[in-house]
Amino acid sequence: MELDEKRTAVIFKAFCDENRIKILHLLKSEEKCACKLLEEMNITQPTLSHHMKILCDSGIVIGRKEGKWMHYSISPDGIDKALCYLEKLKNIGEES
Amino acid sequence: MELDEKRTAVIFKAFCDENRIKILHLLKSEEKCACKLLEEMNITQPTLSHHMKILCDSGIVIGRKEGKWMHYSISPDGIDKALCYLEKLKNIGEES
DNA sequence: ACCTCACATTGATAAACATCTATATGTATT
DNA sequence: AATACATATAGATGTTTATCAATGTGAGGT
Repeated sequence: MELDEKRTAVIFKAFCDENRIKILHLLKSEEKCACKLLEEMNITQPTLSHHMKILCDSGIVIGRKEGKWMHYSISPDGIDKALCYLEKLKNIGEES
Repeated sequence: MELDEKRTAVIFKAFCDENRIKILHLLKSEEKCACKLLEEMNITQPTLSHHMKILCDSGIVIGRKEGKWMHYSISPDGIDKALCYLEKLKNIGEES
C-alpha cells in the first residue's frame, strides 16, 4: 500500500520538472541521443544526465546504448502505466 | 512555449508526492471534507492544507466550501487534461 | 458578544532536488 | 598505448519543498 504510493509518485516525477517536460517534448518525434538533447537544452551535461536518470527510473523513457552513445526514447508502455493510473482515478464513485 | 512547460509541470505536481497520491486515493470513491481526510492521514492539519492547495492549483482536485467545511473531490476535467497530455506524448513519430 | 470549531496562513527548519565543476568510466580511433 | 570523445558519477551549493508549531480568519452556535 505504502509502496504503491511511492512507486506511483516515482512514475509522475518524470512530468513535474520544467526541463524534463522539455526533454520529453524533444523525444516526442523520435529517438535522440544525449548529445543531441544537450544541444537543444540550456543545461550542462551532468544536469542532463541527472534528468535522464529520473526519466528512465520513472519508466517513461528508455535508454539504448550504442557504442559511446546513449539513445533515449519515450516508452509507450511507461506512458500506458501512467494513463492507466489516471483512468482509474476518474472512476469516481462508480466502482471502488 | 516556456509557459506551457511550466503549466504542464504544475499539473503533474499533483502526482509526484507520496502523501498527495494517498489523498487522491481517498478522494477516489467520493467527495470528502478536509477533516475526514485529516483523520485518515498521518500528517498535521497545516500540512494537509498545503497539499490540498497544490492539488487544487494543479486542477486535479476541486474544493467546495460549505459553512465551516471544505469538501474536496477529484475533477474529471483536470484528469482529462493530464490524460490528454500523455496521449499526445504517445504518438511517437506518427505526427508532430 | 463570546466561544468553539474547521480551515488557512505564517514563520521556522530539515530534507529533497536542480544545478554546477571536477573527475571517472568506457568506447572507439590512431 | 595513447588520445579523444560521450556519458556517468561524486561532491558542493543554492533553491525548492514538506513539515510542524503557532497564529489568523471566518462561520456557526450559545
